[in-house]
Parts: sequence; C-alpha cells; structure tokens
Amino acid sequence: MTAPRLLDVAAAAGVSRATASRVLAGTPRNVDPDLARRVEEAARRLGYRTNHSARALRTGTTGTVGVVVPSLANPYFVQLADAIAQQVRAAGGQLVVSDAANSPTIEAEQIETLLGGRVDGLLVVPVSAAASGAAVRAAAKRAPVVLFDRWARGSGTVAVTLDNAAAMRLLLDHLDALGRHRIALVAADQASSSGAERLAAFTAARGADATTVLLPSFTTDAGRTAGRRIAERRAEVDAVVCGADVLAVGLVSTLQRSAVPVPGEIAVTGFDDTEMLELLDPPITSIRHPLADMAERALALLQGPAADRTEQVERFAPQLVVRASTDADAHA
Amino acid sequence: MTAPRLLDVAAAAGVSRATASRVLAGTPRNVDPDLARRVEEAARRLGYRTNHSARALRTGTTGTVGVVVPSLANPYFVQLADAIAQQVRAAGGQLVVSDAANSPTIEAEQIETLLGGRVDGLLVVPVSAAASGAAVRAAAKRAPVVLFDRWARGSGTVAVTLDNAAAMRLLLDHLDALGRHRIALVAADQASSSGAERLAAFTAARGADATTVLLPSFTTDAGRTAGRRIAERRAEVDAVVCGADVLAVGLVSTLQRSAVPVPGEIAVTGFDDTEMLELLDPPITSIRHPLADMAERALALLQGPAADRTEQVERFAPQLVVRASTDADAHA
DNA sequence: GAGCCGTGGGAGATCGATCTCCCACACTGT
DNA sequence: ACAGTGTGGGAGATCGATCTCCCACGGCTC
Repeated sequence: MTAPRLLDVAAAAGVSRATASRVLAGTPRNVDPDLARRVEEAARRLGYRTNHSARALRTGTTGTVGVVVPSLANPYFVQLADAIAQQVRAAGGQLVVSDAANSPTIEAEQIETLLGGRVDGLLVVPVSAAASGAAVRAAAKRAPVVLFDRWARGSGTVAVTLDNAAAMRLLLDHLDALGRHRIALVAADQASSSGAERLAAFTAARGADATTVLLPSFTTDAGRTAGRRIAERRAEVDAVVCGADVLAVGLVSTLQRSAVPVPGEIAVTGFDDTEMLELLDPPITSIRHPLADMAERALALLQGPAADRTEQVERFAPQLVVRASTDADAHA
Repeated sequence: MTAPRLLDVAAAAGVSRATASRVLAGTPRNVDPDLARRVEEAARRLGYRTNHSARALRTGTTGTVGVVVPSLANPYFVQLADAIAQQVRAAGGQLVVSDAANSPTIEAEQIETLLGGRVDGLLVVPVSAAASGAAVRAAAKRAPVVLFDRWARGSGTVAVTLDNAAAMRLLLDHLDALGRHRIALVAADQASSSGAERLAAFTAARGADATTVLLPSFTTDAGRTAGRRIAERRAEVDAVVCGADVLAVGLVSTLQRSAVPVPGEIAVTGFDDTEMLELLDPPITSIRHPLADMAERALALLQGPAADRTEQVERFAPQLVVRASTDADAHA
C-alpha cells in the first residue's frame, strides 16, 4: 500500500535503480531503447511518481518559483500572479503564491518560509519601498530574488516595474486633450514605490497645489472615502485620476450615489487595467501593464547570472486603455 | 558561501547533530537548557534554516496543504482560498494554491503535480461533477483528499459543501416576501455540482416552466449575455436569481445600460457574497458561505482518519445577506 | 590474435535532517 | 558498596532519487 519507489520500478523492469533513473529523469545518457521501454512500462503499471523531496534534496533544485504579493484581495495582484504562473508553467515549472496581507512583517515571514528550500528563486512585489528592503536583501543573499512591479530601497536586487511616470503622463495628456484641465489625483499607499511614483509624477506635472486626496491603502473602501471628498469639491474638479483600479471602482460608485454624473461632470481613470473595469457602468479608462513581457523578463533575470541582478530598476512601457469613463463627448 | 547545515550548527555548539536536531525541531525530549541555548545561539549566528526537502524526505511529511480551485479569475475562489489559507496558517502549515483554468484536464495535471510529494493532503474544488471524479479518486488513493464547496461523482472521498437547496429557498422566500413572484433564474455551469444543485432547487420550487437562462460558465461576460436576454423579456420578470455573483454583476450592469431599473423594475440576487458586491450600485443581495467553518471542517477531515473520508456530502447552512438590489420599497 | 576504445549498465556514495537504538553517568534505596 | 533506575546525549541507519565512478562487453585496428 505504500507508494512505489524507484527501486520497485527497477526491480519490476529487471534493471538497476541507476538505469531506471536515467530513463525516467531523462538524464543525458544513452540507454538501450528496449530497456527504456521496459522501465517506462513498469513505471506506468506501478503508478510510479518521483518523490519530489528526494529529488530536491539530491539535486538541490525544486523546479518551483515563489511569488509574494501584497494582497490577493486586490484583483490586480491576482492577474499579476496569473501572468507569472503562465510563464512559469510554459517553462515546465511550478509557481507558489504567497499573500503578505499588506504587512512588511508578514511579508518577511513568507519570504523566510519559501526560502527554506522550497523554491529555486523568488519574485517579490514589495509591500513598502522603505520597510521591505531589509528582508529582501537578506533573502537575496541566499537565493535569486527579483522584485516585480515595485521596488524597495536597499533591496540589493533588480526590479522589473512599470514606467509609472510615463503612465501618469499618458493619463494627463489624454484628459487634457479632452478639455479636462481641473484634474484631481486620488493616491493611495505612498509607502509603496508605485504609489509614491504616481503621486510624484502627478505633482511634477500639475504643481504642488493641484487637488490631491491621499489615502492609506489600495482598497475599494478607500476609494469610497475619496468619492465623498471629491463630491464635496465637485465645483473645483472635472476629472479624477486614481492611483489604482480598486480606488476608481469605489470612487465612481460613491460619485454616482451622490448624483455626480460620470463622465458627464467628472471623468475618472483607474490604474492597472483589471478585468472588472469593463463590467462597470461606465467602464473605466485605465493603464495596462505589459505583464506577460514583464514576467518573462523577471524570470529570465531570476534564472540568469547573479551579476545581472544588481540593484536597479527596469521600467516597461505602459499602455493607455480608453473607456467610457473618459468619453470625449460627455464633457459638459 | 554554501548554506549552513545542521552539522555546522552542531559543530559550532559543540554537540552532535542529534542534539541539535532535538533542540531546533522541538522533538519531545528533554535537553539540558544550557546546551539548548548554545544550539539556538549557534543557529542564529550562522543563519541556519532547516532544509525543507531533507526534513520532508525523512519524516514523510511536508507541512503543506494544497488546494486546487477551478479559476482564480472568479473572486469567490480567491476568497475561498484565503479562508483556507488562514486556517492552515493558524495551524502552522502552508497552503499552495493551484488554478485548474476551468478544465478537468488541467485540473488532473495540477492534482498530479501536487501529489508528487509536495503536499500532505489536498483540497479540491472540482471543476465538474462528472469529469473530475476519476482524477480525484486516483489521487485519494495516494494521499488524503477532501472536496470543498463542490462534489464530484465517483470521487471516493468526502465533500464539504454549502446546502445549495436551502440557499435557493432563502432567496426565493425573500423575494416572495417582497411581493416578487415572477422570478427568473440565471444559471451557469451545470457541469459543476453547485450549478446543478442551484438549478435543480429552483426548478423544484418554481416548476419546470419558470423562466431560466442557462449559460456555460460562471463569468461576468456570461452575466452580460443573460442581461440582454432578461431585458428582452422584462415584461415577464420582476426578479432574477443569479447562480453566482459574477453573473449578477454582469447582469445588473447590462440591465442598467438597457434602462431597466434595478431594483425598481427587476430585483437581482447574487450567490457567494464576494466582497465586490458592496461596491456596486446598487449593492447586490447574496448568499454567504460559512467559509471559515467549512475550511476548519475540511482540514479536520483531511488530517483525521481515512475512515471519515468515505464518499458523502456534508452540507453547511447558508446565510442570506440582504442589500439594495432587493430593496423592499423599490417594487413598482 | 592481442590490445584499445567506446558504450551501456551497475554498485555504492551522497544530499541533510531525523529516528532508533544504546551507552554513560548520576542518583536512589537497601 | 552495589544493583537498579532514569535521564541526557551520541553513533549510525534511514528516507528516495541521483551522480560518480568503474566494469563488462563487443567491435576495431594493426
């Protein structure tokens, strides 16, 4: 009743464990085709599965990549993890996803757990630009680590991110072209590099006295709070740029309940282009990340030489996706 | 530069590997407090981490539970995975989540991969009541497997699910009490046990000639298709029960664009009580699963004796969550 | 026909932590 | 003083797959 081992397969096929291993693991070594067939046949008949722990112990490699995201409650990170999973699976590996619950402490624990010999390398979307650096740096000394979508100061490793400044320019230019010039920013989570960069790019473009609403976290609830504040100041504003889709969702919902027409009176944009945006009324204009390209690059860096992982930030070009929330004809 | 091993810690502390292991793994054996301190001190100083593969190989246990869900694109399954993760983590374990991409074939592969010695037990939310059974049965012979949220025929193992019939009765009674009697069902994915049970319960209550819209899958896009069909038949209907929240979201969005007031003309209910429902306008009435209780029970079955895992279905009581989409005063 | 070489296959070591003995030593009671 | 008892600690075996040798054998050259 116990699981069959390689030894059992070898015995059934009348060969040694070494030969059975060569056949089943595909070691680069010629084996008599007839013996190979016998081994494969025996393995199938016995229902043999190679023991992952034993192989990992011997080879020192697990074929698994880990990714730690700030929170799976944010659908953007689900999409992000999925994009990575597809790349990993295409390369014959497996992906393990961990949730840091938006806490640098839990993030450090998750990194610690995964590095206990469970993964060959780690992608991290750091919770905080300041507070995540130390744990990442420590991890990067023990295994390949690449930051994804966000960077962290003092991480000691490379980051594959979006060009947030370019993205902000795309949004502002789009709104300006529509004749919307009184633009407010709803920004959240300045502790993260993406939150901070988006805020900085907005301020750089519109000046420090432009209307901004700062919120602690990227959640829909924060978006609703922002909605109330913007509704109060509706006279000063004809467009709102949100630092994340989840914010835009909460914002639009609250504006509509406050009888502020979107986009009639106020145009709204999101950030991240999560799938849910198309389903809202109105669908929301947003910024799309080239996640597949970013994932491919991040995995290449992870598996490549350590010398390519010096602390620096690689930025990928964003893409503007226009939807009804910034309709050209709606401006009063 | 190579990672420190237990041997190194033992040497640094001046004890044998056995003693070091007893201290660090917490084996039930008294060790001189002074030695224990020396070992822990040495481990900390060297930055020792126990090698997961080696421990797993020796003990035959990984401390990891796997869960295979139909699709992480459906936020309900993200919530479900999260509820399980919390329970697992509280018990000191780790959870690995796999996505079956709504395909029984991929589902079988994921199960196969996870069972290669990576997990101690597996929770599966089967894609299909008919097509998932075989793979689950095979898996259940090799490791503890418990079905979650859905069951599969011929699985050979226990399932922890919601009482879908009771949930449907809660919804129908609620709508009846509001004076809505011309109720339509939007059902999807009859291949899954939950889809089939919800449809069956509706038909049992309202008769086979009640309005039903059948869709292939639980997606928002399917919900929009349903919205168009319902809008065409608006004269025959004053309430729509959706078999999943994602359907309700797409449906409401489409009804509103077709100028059908919700809940003014048509009340709408969802199913699963995902978090996004509160953010819509109107927020949607739904059915809440007692996920924490279900997860706790499922894990207890997973770790308990195999005799408790005979093929049967355990059902948990649903809870009705009333929101504005079935507002009592809105009925024309 | 003797020595070489290339090729396929097997015996045994190995990865690192844990577990099973078994031993040494101190302490107790008679 | 000695046998009995209990307690802490160490040597070596073990988990299962892979890797490193090394051997056997058939074909080759000269």
